[in-house]
Amino acid sequence: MTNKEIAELFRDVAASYSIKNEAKFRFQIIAYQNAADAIEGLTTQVQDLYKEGRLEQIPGVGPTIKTRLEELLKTGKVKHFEEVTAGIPPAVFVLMQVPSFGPKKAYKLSAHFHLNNADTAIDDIAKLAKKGEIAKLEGFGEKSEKDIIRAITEFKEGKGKTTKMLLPYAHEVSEQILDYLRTNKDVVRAETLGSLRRMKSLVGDIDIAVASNNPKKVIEHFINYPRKDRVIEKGPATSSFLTTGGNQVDLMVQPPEGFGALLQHFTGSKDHNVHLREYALKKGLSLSERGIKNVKTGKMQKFKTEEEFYSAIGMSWIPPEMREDSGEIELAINNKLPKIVELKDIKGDFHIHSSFAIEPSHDLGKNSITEMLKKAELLGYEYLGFSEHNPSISKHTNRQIVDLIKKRNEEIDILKEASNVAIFKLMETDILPSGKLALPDNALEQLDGTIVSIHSVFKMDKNEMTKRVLSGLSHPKAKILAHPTGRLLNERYGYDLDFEQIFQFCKENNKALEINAYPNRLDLTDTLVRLAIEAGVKFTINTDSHASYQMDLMKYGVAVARRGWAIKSNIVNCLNYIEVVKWFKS
DNA sequence: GCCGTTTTCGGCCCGACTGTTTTCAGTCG
Repeated sequence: MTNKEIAELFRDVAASYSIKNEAKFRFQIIAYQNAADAIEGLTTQVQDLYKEGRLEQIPGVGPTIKTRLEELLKTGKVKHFEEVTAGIPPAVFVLMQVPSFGPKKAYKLSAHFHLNNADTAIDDIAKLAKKGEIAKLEGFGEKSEKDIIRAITEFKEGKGKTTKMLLPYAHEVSEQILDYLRTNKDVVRAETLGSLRRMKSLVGDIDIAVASNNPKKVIEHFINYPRKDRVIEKGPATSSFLTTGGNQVDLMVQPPEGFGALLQHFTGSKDHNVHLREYALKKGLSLSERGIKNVKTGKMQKFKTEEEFYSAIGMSWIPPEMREDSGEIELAINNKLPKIVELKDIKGDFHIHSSFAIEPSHDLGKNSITEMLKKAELLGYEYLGFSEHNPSISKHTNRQIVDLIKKRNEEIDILKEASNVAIFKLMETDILPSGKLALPDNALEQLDGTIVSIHSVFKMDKNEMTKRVLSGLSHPKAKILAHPTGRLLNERYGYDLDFEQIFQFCKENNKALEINAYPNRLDLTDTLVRLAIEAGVKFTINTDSHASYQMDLMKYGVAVARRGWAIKSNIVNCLNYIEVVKWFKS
């Protein structure tokens, strides 16, 4: 059973509890939802943790859920869960995938219409709604019937939060809306918040906060956005619409003197806010997007800035990328947050594909070495590493391969003279399924070092794949493992690797893991970065640019590093040129 | 059912909006 399947099962259990008796099982519901969230976010399979006897290390898993997990992994089912879900049609859990369908609504409809086939449940409900059968039910009406038809249509089209956006796309959409909002004179400030501000790799919706003394006017302006498909909701302080591209945009408005609390609230994450509010409550303070209320006196204090807001709870300001409730609150209380890396700390980029005709096994870059160097100078870099894919081994003899690399290096040597940016002669070399590198030793000798990576035969057993990667990395010239998980966001999962072994090896042998900044990679992932740092591993943040404009994507890689709590000294390309030269030789 | 810088017992964030309702339930973030 995969983590995702286990998380889904736990959510079904929570839903079943709320259908049967929400009041009675209030805290079990929260407990199972929390455990589901934690399990879904794990970088290790629950199956493996079970084998290693480490189930209790999962946050939100206590003695009871631990025994449930053991039973589940041993026998494939849990007797207690079967009791909890007894009498609830399986259609309920399918319907709940559709936004606006919670446990109550899904159950009412499934039970009343005897929906026995979970596979067709969503279509069945749509048909009943179109026939006007749902409006007849108590608690439903014509409007909610229409809403159901629309919700199902949008769900099938992948609108709303069903399909998540890559970061740069979400940025672009939000910038357009911000520009539009700022044309209104009642908008004092407008900012993007939510997971976009926290720089998560995938963004479900776009959250925007506005400071204004006239919220009504701002919301009127907001819902008249020209690229709007339909308004989802509209109240005095908040509103949402769907863009023509099918993305949900949420707006919240507060007066300027209370904008700090709104920034904090709407940036999230949910877990961060819940923890923060629980902590504040113990001090007699109740937090909300409006400000901080003294529970005893009932007096509300407002905050212009987030810094003042955090300070009033007795802690230092926390960078948005760290707000995931993974220990940042405790550190902020003690004023001990790490000073995480910033874009301006980056002094170069090691993963650059030029258009030099190296006859590679994979794709060539679009811009010349000169053009890439010019861009590096604009970015203020000290150095750049050229790492085209290795010449294809099937189409060349060893001799030809060595000649091609020599030619590229000669070109670099000529261009070096006129460049203010220092150059490293690298290559991105495939690790073959055997674990050997796709370049002969006499070719590798021509290089300052090489990036190694997997580009074929992804489906290997975890142990075999780990052995393959370690074998590739063990060559003395191999210094960086590129896009270590191999995942492509919204496209494919990564290959199976034992990262504990990889981390150990990298630390002992002075190899770096890449944080690939390319938006559909963002690989290593934030959670693995955090674990790797704890294991003492170093990183390089690289753009993997195949064109000069892509070198601007560095900020997304830095965001992953920040989400993984990386500091400057964890990152090789925060070192100066001399130090990097030493590092490649180490 | 989990968890600990008030606690191993007694807590468990806070508020918005919609539709179907005459005061609230359901869903969402």
